[in-house]
Amino acid sequence: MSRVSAVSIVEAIASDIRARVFSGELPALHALTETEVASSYDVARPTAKAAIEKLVAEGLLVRGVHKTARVADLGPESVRDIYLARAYLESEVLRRLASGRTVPDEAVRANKDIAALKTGAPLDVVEPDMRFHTSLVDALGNERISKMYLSLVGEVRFCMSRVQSLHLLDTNLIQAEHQKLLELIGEGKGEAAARLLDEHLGRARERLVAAMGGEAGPEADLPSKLTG
Amino acid sequence: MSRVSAVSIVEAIASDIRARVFSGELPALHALTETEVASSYDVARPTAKAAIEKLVAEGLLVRGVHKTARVADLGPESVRDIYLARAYLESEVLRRLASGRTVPDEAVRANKDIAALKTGAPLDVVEPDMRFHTSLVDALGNERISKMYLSLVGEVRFCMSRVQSLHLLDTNLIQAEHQKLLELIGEGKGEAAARLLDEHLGRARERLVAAMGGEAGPEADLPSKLTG
DNA sequence: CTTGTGTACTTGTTAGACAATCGAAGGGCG
DNA sequence: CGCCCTTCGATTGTCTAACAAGTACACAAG
Repeated sequence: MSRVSAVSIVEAIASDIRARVFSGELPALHALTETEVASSYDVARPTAKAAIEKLVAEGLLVRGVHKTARVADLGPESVRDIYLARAYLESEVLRRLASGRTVPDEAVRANKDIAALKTGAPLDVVEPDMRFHTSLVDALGNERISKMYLSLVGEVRFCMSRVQSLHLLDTNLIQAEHQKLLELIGEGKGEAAARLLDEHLGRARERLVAAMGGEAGPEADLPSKLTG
Repeated sequence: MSRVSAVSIVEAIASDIRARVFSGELPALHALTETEVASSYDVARPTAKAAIEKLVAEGLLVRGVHKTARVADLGPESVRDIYLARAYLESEVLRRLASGRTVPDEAVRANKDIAALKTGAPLDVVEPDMRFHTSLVDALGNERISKMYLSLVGEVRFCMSRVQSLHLLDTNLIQAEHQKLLELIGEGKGEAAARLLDEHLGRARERLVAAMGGEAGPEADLPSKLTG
């Protein structure tokens, strides 16, 4: 019985389940009954229910009326939806940042961190990569946009955890493209930045889709002018 | 005691409270205790609690730990945040639609509805206006973007209900600008459409801000080239 | 093989209760 | 007289126990 009620028992339980889903301990479609959760955390059923409902609202779990909650199964089409949504949001963010020539310090730092780690573990890229993109969005200073992006990031992490060790992208390329994005923003070239981002995300997207058994689009390939 | 439990009692109660907030029956900062809600709808307290938590998650109500929930007070800065978020989302949507020259039928229909009503009631514009913008976003076909926009629309309706009868915008101008937006999309001129939308939303935004006691930006005025 | 039924499991909702915490009112002290 | 501290009421967080309602699966009958 580990009492971790830092802020709220419900929040603590939801957090733990979230972590277990991300880590892969709870596979897709795994069933989570209220009673089961309640007894495993040694809380009452309504408490477990609240935690489950919180996660359902987040989209991490799915459930119909009177049916037991299951870990969401993000298929290839969901991955594409998520990444396209990212692209829509972020490309507009880049345009707005470029029009003010705002290059966020945090983004520069995050990309330096990516350059620093030349270790072979591809999973280490995820954290600074996310930080890079998140800091760009946050630099807009719009509360609601940041919140929207946060929910997307959660889902991105989620499906990334499913293709952890696949090594779909080259770290050097990621870092180089990020660098180029920052330069374009500084030069006020919003349109070019938006286009580069589309390629950047499109490539990750279609490779991820392919890795999950979907049919990859043409964006999976490297554009010739960037190969050098 | 009208049993309207179409899908769920919790959902029905949340719906009703939502409507009452929108209608202005529940003013900003109005307190909603769990017991009060429970007894007024003749349900148990946990049920009322669930409904309140749902609305808190939506952002319609706010509450801290161990404090009673209150109707959210969307001040001028929130209104600006909401409208800017709309502009960010929608301008990107217009670009993408224009690149495929996709003019959604539903948007055309909604704008015809605006043209049809020449009645003096300015509140009648709200519904088709919302439908116009929503149908554009939905035409993208991205589930998550549509969901994000939906939450914004909810908040927009909310703050519009606070300035109901102010008659901030001319119906003819709204209709004309919508028409122009559709034309630009059909011609593939995404950049121009995005710019016009910025003006369109920026004007509504700053006038709404001013009406709520904030300091209006320069976007509140009509650009000269559109006055004719 | 399909259909119908029944039982077990799970969720939706309720009731009542207790502890923890917040806000405000009231008393003591400078 | 004003300010700080204590106390108390109100409200929320959580629990236990229970019943109703719906789903899913197995099993039997046609």
